[in-house]
Amino acid sequence: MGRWEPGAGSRLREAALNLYLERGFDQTMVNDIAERAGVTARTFFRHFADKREVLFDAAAELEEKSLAALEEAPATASALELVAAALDAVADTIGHDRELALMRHTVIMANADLRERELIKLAQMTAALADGLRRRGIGDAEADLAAEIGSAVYRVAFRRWVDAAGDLELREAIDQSFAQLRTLTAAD
Amino acid sequence: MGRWEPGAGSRLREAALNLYLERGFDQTMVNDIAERAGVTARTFFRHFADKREVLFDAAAELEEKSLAALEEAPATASALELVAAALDAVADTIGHDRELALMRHTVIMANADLRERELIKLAQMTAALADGLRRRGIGDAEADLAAEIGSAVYRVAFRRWVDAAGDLELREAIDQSFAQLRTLTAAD
DNA sequence: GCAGTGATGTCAGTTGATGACATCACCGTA
DNA sequence: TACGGTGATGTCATCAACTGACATCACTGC
Repeated sequence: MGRWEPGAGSRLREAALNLYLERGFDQTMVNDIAERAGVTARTFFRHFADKREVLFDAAAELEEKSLAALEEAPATASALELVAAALDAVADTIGHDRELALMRHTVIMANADLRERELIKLAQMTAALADGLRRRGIGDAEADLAAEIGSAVYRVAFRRWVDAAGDLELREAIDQSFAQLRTLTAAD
Repeated sequence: MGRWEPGAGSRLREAALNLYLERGFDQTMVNDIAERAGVTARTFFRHFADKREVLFDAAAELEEKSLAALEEAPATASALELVAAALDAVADTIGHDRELALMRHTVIMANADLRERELIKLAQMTAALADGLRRRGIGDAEADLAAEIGSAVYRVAFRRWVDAAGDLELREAIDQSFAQLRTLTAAD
């Protein structure tokens, strides 16, 4: 596994995030990112499929962990309890670094192309979650609906978490959103 | 308003859809589309912001009509009734040409970039719907939730409509999805 | 040492997208 | 009729994202 300086992928990720923050996504050339990371543009595209993916390739790990949490949940868990377990796994993975999440979120919200990529990643996560629920024996339609609900809960919770001054944990925000969901559905 | 042959935008739209169907989105060059429409590539980009947008610019009209339906709904309508009215307006606009919808859907599902664009268009519609609900006096949180529910219902209904052999109207599919939603939420 | 392997560099090329400017068809008006 | 204004289009040049082909370098195991 020979190379010049190890960790090119991490350096590219960090350089990209910082440059996107400093001057904006459109104003950042792939050449700039590569230069700051000490590699060439060609190498950037060997690590990331495109200029956007550098912000999103961590999603694979997230999906992996949330699906693992699904498998480990007790056999008696209901569909929504399974979803909650998956979301807790997500919170454990990214919840410890609000600063990073905030930077990433700021960059993504500032650019339409990045928002597109964010949406499709979330949609992929939702589909994977629904599949995981089916593997746990949840019925087809119920799995789809529960996964969509989980996606909505996560969206709301994440937004509250990054908007909060820092006195709210991501996991707490998820719990709160779930509670609000129960209130709303009970009220109708 | 002088020009060579009128309706360049429509010709480009039709040429693009057909070429995307015939040989795929990636294998279709903007030059090919422009040539088939009898214009130059530069003109394509004057009509459409990018190569994907040619399939999505009708969304603006859709949003307009659904918001108009919101305004016209009776003052006594509940949040979900307002959402249903908006979705019915959508069905009235695109529901008459299942063939076109199917072609468009086939092309979009075959390409990741197009799926991304589809998702952000739907997200924009959802946000606009939530805003419309707020203008109708619906509370903030309730408006967001109702709009998201409407979005989910539409997704499911549309898929059923294009999957059906043709013996199901889009409007009927939407009604069915709403009914199922009520069943599910009542069951819990 | 020395061959093998994998990550990187180099280079050329394609395609999407945009700015600047010229040109053409039409429209109203003197 | 002639003429100037307006808007859509063409032409040209250019940038930047991305890709394929091939060379090269550093490390590994023998």
